[in-house]
Amino acid sequence: MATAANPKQNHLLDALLIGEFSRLLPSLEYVALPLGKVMYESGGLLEHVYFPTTSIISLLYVMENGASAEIAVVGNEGILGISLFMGGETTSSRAIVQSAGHAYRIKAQLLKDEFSRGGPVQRLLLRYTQALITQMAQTAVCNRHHTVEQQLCRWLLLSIDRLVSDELTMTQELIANMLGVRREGVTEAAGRLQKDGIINYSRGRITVLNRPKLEKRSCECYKVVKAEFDRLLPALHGIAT
Amino acid sequence: MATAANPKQNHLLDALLIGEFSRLLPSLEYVALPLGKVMYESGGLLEHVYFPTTSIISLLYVMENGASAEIAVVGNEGILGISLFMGGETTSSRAIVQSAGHAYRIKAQLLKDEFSRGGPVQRLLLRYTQALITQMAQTAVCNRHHTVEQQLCRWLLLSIDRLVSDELTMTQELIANMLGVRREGVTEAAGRLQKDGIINYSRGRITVLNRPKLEKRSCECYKVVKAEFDRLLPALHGIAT
DNA sequence: AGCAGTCTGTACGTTAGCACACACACTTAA
DNA sequence: TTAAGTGTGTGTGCTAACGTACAGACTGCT
Repeated sequence: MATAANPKQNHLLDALLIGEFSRLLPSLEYVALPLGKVMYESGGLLEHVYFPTTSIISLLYVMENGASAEIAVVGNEGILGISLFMGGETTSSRAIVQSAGHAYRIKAQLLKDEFSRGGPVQRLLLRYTQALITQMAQTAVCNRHHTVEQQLCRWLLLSIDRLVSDELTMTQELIANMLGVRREGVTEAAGRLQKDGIINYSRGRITVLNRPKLEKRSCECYKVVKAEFDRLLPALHGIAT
Repeated sequence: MATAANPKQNHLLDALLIGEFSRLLPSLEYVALPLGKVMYESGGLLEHVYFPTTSIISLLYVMENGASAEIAVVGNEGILGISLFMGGETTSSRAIVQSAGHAYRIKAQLLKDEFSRGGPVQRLLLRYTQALITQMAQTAVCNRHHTVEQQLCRWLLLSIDRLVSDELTMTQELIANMLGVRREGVTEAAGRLQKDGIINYSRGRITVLNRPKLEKRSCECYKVVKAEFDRLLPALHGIAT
C-alpha cells in the first residue's frame, strides 16, 4: 500500500489524539470497509465507532415502503456513531459504505468512557455533532426546494471533499438511492453535466473535471454546510482545547 | 390566568429540576411569546435558552431566495437553544413562535455552566438533542417522499401533541411556509381533510375532530418521531438519572 | 354601514419528477 | 463466443406540485 495507515488521516481523530485521548492509540484498529457494507442497521446496537480515513459512509433513512434518502455523510472529517455518546445507544438510521476505503475503529465503551470525562474530547465531539446537525437540516431543505441536478452537484462536492482524488466509484443507481430520486433522474442530470464538460463518467466511475463549474451548478446548500463545518471545526489540527 | 405558571409544564425542565439543577429555579423567568416572534435569527448569538410551556417554536431554515422549510418543532417537551451547549454558540436556523403562549427562560451562561458539570443534566440534554436529530432527519426524508396532505397531517399531529387542546391558531399561509409548500397546496389538502370530517378550520383556527383518522392519513414519519421521543425521554418525569 | 385588510377557494397552464418499458452498451465468466 | 449480468440511455404517459391570477368570504375598524 502506497500510503501507510495513519490516524492523522482522519482529521477529527487527529485532533482528539493530541490530549489525554492519545492513551487510546493502542486500542485503535485499522479496518477495510468494502463498498456497500452496512455499518449500522436502524435500531441496531453500536459495538464500535469509526473514524473513516479513505472511506465515506452514508447515513440513510429508509422508509416502510423501501424508499430512502441520505441525510448526511461521514468521511475523513468525522466520526460514525454519534448516537453512542448522545445517549441513545442506537440510531434510527442505516449507515452504509458509500465509497470503499479504510477507517479506524474503537470499541464503543472506550469512547463512551472518554466522552464522559468531559473536557476537550467531549467538546470536540459535540461540535462535530452540531456540524452534522447542520448537514441534516440543510439536506431537509434541499430535498424540498432544489432540483435533482443541483442536489447531484452538492452530493458530488461533498463526496470529493472527503476523498483525495477527484474520482469516485459509484453507479447512478446508488446515487439515486442516496438522493432519494429515480435512477433516470440521475442519468439525465449527469448527462447534462457531462455534456458541459463538468464531469466524466462511465459505468460507475465518476471524475470531476471542472470543480468551479460544479460549485456554480450546485445549490447553496453545499456552501452552507461547508462553511458551518469550517466554522465549528476550523482546520481541526491541534484545536482540541 | 386560569392555569398558574409552573415549571413542571415543561417536561424536560421538570425532569431537570429534580437534581442539583433545582438551585437554578430562582433564575428562571416566565415570559410570554407572541405569535410570529423571532426567537433566534440565523447566525445570531443566544442570550437565553427557552423551555416552552404553552407555546410552540418552529425551527426554520431559510434559503437565499426566501424559500423556507421547518426542520423541527420545540414545545413543552423540550428546550430551545441546543446549539448553546453543543458548542456552536450560534445556530444556522431561524426560530419563530408558531403558537403563542409562554415559556421559561434562563440566561445562556447559566445553562452552559450546568451542562459542563456533566452528570444527569448533561445526559438528559444530550438525549433530548438526539431526539431532535431524529426529528430533523425524518423531516428530510418526509420532504422527499411524501405528499403535502401526508405532511400536513404529520404537522398537525406534532403540533397538537405539544398543546393541551385540540385547537390551534395558524393560517394556511403560515403552515405553507413551515412545510415549504404553496399556500394553495395546503388549502387543497386541508379542504379534503375537512370534507372528511377530520378537521375543522376557519380563518386561522384549526380544530382536530378525529385524531385516529388524522393519524391514518399521516405518513409514518409522525409515528417514527414520536416513538423515538418516547424511547429517549420516557415519561420524562423523574428520570434524570 | 361601509371599507380595508386578511384569509380562503378555485382555476388556469406549466413543469419536475414519477412509473414503467425497453434497447443498447460493456464486462465477465462459462 | 455465447450468454448472463450489470450499467446506462431514451421514450411515453401520468401526477403532484408549482406560479400566477383572481374572486369570494369573513373580520374588524371607523
